[in-house]
Amino acid sequence: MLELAVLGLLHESPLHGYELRQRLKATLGSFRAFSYGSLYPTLRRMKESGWIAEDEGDAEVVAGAPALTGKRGKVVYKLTAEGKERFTELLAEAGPASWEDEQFGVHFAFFAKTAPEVRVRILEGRRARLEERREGVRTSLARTRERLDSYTLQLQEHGLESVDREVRWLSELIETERNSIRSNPSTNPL
Amino acid sequence: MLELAVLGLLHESPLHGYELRQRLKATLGSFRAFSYGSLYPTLRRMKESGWIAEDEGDAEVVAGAPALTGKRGKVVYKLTAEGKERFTELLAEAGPASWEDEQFGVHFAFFAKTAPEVRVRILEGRRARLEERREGVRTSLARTRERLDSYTLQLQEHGLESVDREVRWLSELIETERNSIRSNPSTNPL
DNA sequence: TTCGTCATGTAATGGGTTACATGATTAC
DNA sequence: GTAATCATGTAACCCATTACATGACGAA
Repeated sequence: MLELAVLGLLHESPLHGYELRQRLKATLGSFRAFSYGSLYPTLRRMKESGWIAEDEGDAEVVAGAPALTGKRGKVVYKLTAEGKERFTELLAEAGPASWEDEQFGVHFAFFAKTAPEVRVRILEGRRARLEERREGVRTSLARTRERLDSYTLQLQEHGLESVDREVRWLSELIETERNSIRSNPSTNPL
Repeated sequence: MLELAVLGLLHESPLHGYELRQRLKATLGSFRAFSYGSLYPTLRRMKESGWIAEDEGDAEVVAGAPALTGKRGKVVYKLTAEGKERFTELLAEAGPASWEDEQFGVHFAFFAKTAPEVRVRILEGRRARLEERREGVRTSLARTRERLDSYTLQLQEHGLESVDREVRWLSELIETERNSIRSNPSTNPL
């Protein structure tokens, strides 16, 4: 999850950890936030896996002295070739995991770099998942409505409306994607 | 989290694990789901803590034979006196944790058993939290709008609208609560 | 010179999930 | 008699969080 997000952001430009986290917030908005406590270890693991590498090719090394003093400066990371491959690979696999709450936002955030058919599959999968959930809540609500207190009821109904809203949003997006694929395959409609 | 939910459900009536999970789904709706893998260990811990106990007083023991065969039947749990206290205690503490995404739904689900002032505090805390988040996204969006691709933008805006919707919902609830406290303290407006 | 924020990192912990294993009960 | 679903539980793991520790750098 964090991994995909990091790959996606570094795909655009090299960044250091701190900056990466700001971008993460800016990109995922209200969907997800990550702490440094998970970011840095992830960065280390990804480096060990060979997907990212320290980027030495930036203007940080100006004076000769700092290098000798062994001071700890910014650590700028960039994608490696394997990292790029891994990113494409992760983007392509539109499995059930991609339409769960936590993953969907991250996948969607990188739709501009995702193949049109994959986009549609993920959107449809997500919609189906939500409709399923909605039906579950609806029927359970129908069975137990009178037994629930008004607060619980409020909660259910607000939840139901939220799901409805997202389903409508997804439907619009799917429509747009479909039209775009028909008229002009492999481009972004938005 | 799960603990509070379990206490809340058992506060109404004794239940066994499996049933508890169904109720959990019915009560929390689309907000949260728990697996048996977390429910049963939680039940064990809660029993060890003395908040719940096995309820022997139900109609399960009809024939004499089953007891001898040592068969594993339903394990019905009920709240102990300490459990009731613990529940009240948890409901009363309206700390910052109560207005985070994961906790809020659970707290809200038991609002009918929560003191009116606590209800208002939690609703206001939640609203403030969301407004804060909304402002964060809004300003970051204002700064970076042109640098974002259209999908990321869509995601941000949909997120923003969702937050807006919840804020409005909360405002209505707060209004209702306030009127109710003024006119008829310590009752439920809904 | 001290405060804020930029910047990197670790250790302990938390709170869950998935997959698995097992068996009773009900409906067909 | 067999399939579904009710029912309980464990073990391995995952993915993050909080709290903490450290230090550079710029602005007041």
